[in-house]
Amino acid sequence: MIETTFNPKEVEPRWSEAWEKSGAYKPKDDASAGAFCIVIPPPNVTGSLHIGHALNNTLQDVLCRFERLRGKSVLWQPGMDHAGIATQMVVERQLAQSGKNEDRRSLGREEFLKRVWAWKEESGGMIFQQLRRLGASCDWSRERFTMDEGLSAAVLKVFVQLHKEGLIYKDKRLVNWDPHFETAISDLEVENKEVAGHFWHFKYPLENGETYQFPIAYDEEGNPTEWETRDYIAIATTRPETMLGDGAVAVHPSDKRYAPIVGKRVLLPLADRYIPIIADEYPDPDFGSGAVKITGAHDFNDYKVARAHDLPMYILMDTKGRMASAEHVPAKYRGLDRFEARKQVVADIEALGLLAGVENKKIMQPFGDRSGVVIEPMLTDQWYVNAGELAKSAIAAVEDGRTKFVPEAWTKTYYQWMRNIEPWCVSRQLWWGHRIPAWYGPDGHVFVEESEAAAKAAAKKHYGKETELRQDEDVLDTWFSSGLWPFSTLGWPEKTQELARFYPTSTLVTAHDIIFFWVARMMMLGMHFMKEVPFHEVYIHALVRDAKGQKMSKSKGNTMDPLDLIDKYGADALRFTLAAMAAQGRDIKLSEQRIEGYRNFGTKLWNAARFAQMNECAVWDQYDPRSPQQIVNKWIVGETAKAAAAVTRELEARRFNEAAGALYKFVWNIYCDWYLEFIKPLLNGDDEAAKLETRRTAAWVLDQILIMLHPFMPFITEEIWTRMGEYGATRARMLIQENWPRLGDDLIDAAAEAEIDWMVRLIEETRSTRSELNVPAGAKIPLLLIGADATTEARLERYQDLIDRMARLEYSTSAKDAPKGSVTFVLDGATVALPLEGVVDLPAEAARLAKDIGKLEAEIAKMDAKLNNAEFIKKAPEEVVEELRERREDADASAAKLSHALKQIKGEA
RNA sequence: GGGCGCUUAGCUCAGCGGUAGAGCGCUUCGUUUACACCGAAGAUGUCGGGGGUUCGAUCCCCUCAGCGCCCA
Repeated sequence: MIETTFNPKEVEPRWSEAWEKSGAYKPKDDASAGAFCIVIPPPNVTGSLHIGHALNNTLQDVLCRFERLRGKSVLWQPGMDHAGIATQMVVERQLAQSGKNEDRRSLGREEFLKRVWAWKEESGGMIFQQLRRLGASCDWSRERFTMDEGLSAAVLKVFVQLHKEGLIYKDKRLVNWDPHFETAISDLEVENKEVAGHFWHFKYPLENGETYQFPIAYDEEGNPTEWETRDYIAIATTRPETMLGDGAVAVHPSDKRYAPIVGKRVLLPLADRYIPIIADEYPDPDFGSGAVKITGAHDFNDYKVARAHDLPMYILMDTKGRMASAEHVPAKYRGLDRFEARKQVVADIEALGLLAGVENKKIMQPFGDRSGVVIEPMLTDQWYVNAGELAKSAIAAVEDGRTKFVPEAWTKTYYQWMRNIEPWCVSRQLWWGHRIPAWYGPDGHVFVEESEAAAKAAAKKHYGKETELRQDEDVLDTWFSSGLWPFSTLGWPEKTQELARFYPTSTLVTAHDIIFFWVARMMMLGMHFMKEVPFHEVYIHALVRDAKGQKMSKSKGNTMDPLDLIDKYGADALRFTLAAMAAQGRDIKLSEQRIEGYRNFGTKLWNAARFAQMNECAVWDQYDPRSPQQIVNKWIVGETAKAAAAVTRELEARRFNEAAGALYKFVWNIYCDWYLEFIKPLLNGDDEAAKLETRRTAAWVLDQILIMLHPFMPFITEEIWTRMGEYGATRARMLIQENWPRLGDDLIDAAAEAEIDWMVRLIEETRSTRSELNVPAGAKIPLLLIGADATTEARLERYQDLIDRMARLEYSTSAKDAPKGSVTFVLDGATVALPLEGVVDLPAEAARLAKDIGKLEAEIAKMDAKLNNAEFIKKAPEEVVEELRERREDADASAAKLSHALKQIKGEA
């Protein structure tokens, strides 16, 4: 016998193991079955499960289990990426803490990489055990890692081919440089934050002591009225140390103040160089002095200006962000950290009398999202992918609908990014990652080949003899390999069966913050190498925030650990909560109360199953949902069909919250609240045929519930499925392998629906009336049905036991008149009287009637206003008008009956 | 500065051109043999403000206010 509460701790691990062992997670080997494939967004090898993963993987699992139940051959492809910087950071930190005085450089590249692999084997990928606890039905036997041999081969092939096609090239451009990790990083890995800073105003003296008239006062029309003579141009900067690398001072071409000196030169103080004053659209005349120093090698905006005007660019710093030992850096600054150099430059400028002032100012400053240090824009040699070219087909694929975003609004974000895409810097100055397959000859000539041997062969051909080659030290951006994920994990460049069967994949499930990082890259590389989209659909889900709407973060201490939540409420409750809250287009504010509520829902279902089992509602493998004779059974079969249609429709449309909501309502508010109550008299009655039919129907409906709920709550449903199978027909298979309900509309019996609906309303109205009149809950009272038609009278007779029981009646019957002192309400044109003489609180009843009449009258007035509007009658659709007329008539009739009752009471009082 | 989104019950959120909904919370009652992680009944809303389109707007359009995110 099933116990009163479900114990997830005992049940969950058991099923996790059983499902995986049974092979249920593997795609089924049936060529006729449709294919459904999701590639997991690869978690970082250093990562552990956070609530965002829990949501992301719950939704993927819901889809996978749903499609599996629908008979498709489902592959949910798991794997991890190698997370270049993050992983290198973890291992370097470990070295630092080991106390052995070792670091990356002292170990050397080869030894260091050995340590990274050792770390990966030992501690990497713990997230997969955590995903198993969530119930994720990935085909774990196919786990992939971006640094695996196969995936690395794919990376090599892609790099070499793109290079041969001219789509990968080396270039000297400005990159985001992380001085802590000493590598280039992507602009997507840069976080811009507002911090307190300063705005320093410097004077750059004009060459040869030249002067000009600078306006200092204006009239109301903005014409200058006063001037002063200046022998300098004032610039303002938030980064004084970069002035050593200035190539020019720029002013706006329309800026009249500076027009006399455009084309002249100023002395760059401290550096003792002369630089030109140029005109460019970039400076904002209304901002600061309107004159901007241009440091092409250390600022992205300046870089564009410097390129356009062909200005020299001076690299001021080394890889650690210290002032470089370079000719253009005055000796006294060399080797100083950039922030030290800043202080020194300001002090020196002040000493020269050229400091015009300092303002406190909020400034936007770029930080490395991993290192936390201030990012330095630096001019360096890097490898680039011509993303603009690759983006073309990736954009087209979304434009013509080969890949759809759900919700559709995200296509805008995708387009905006893709249409303004910059060359993609793919080289990183790290050790952990795919080493760039480029070899250099002594003269710097580069050979890009898939192997050193091939490079040597190419070199021999080029130089005419064997030549020593040196491989590029750098590795590739992690996203370069993740960009190949949808096909590299399926075996590409080999022509595998999986690739043929599952590419293009069906759906990608991810959060919007990853559209740029990952989705865009997969689209570009997928289109280029496979000539087909990587996925037909991209489902973008919300970000999970805390109950107050704050982003969860460790530093804020407001994180919710999904594993704690699973321990406390069970994986099913967490999954159901996340799915139920995953409405499209809004972030999720998660609170524990909500999870608790859905845990209770699981318990409710559990107890319904317990009730079914106690009443011998055994499953029968021959059950035909068209067979029931009992109206309540016909009714619940129809309700099941409606629920199945709704759940299927909502899941197909990816409205997870609607699907979850439909199930919740069906289970709790229909099956439990009404159906199980309705069948109690039948189960306790003497009609053996009816009893058998009811038991089988109750069991069958429960089965349909379990199947449909399984994608959301796999553990509890599988457990109930098994327990219910302990009696009656043997289960042919585990629930995970069952067949999704296919129930036609013909199962909906309109007559049964109308009848049960009437009964429900009768019971509800009766209960409500009792409650409002303070009839004690335990008191049994009679019910008289007056003025009803034959059909309705027959209904009362048919369900008398049930109605008496559920409305707590002494008896119920049809009658001609209401006895004196009856309380009445109106139901479908008939009057229902509760004779309560002596019991009833007359003033309370009068108040109740008056309140109901008031409500009806207000409604009638509103409806009349519409019906009296000729325009409405003329222009509104006929059925709307007709429906309104009917509603008005009903309301009117009800109001008349209630008014009559009220008069009686008043007359008697 | 550019772009996107949000504002509906005390809280968290669905929804929708034609009777305003859910969960939680709250109030009252209740141990009727599945379930107190329960049952029954109930209260609560000028659907952010203003304007427009429409026979009809919470929904569509414009505008203002407040909030959030992304990009510069």
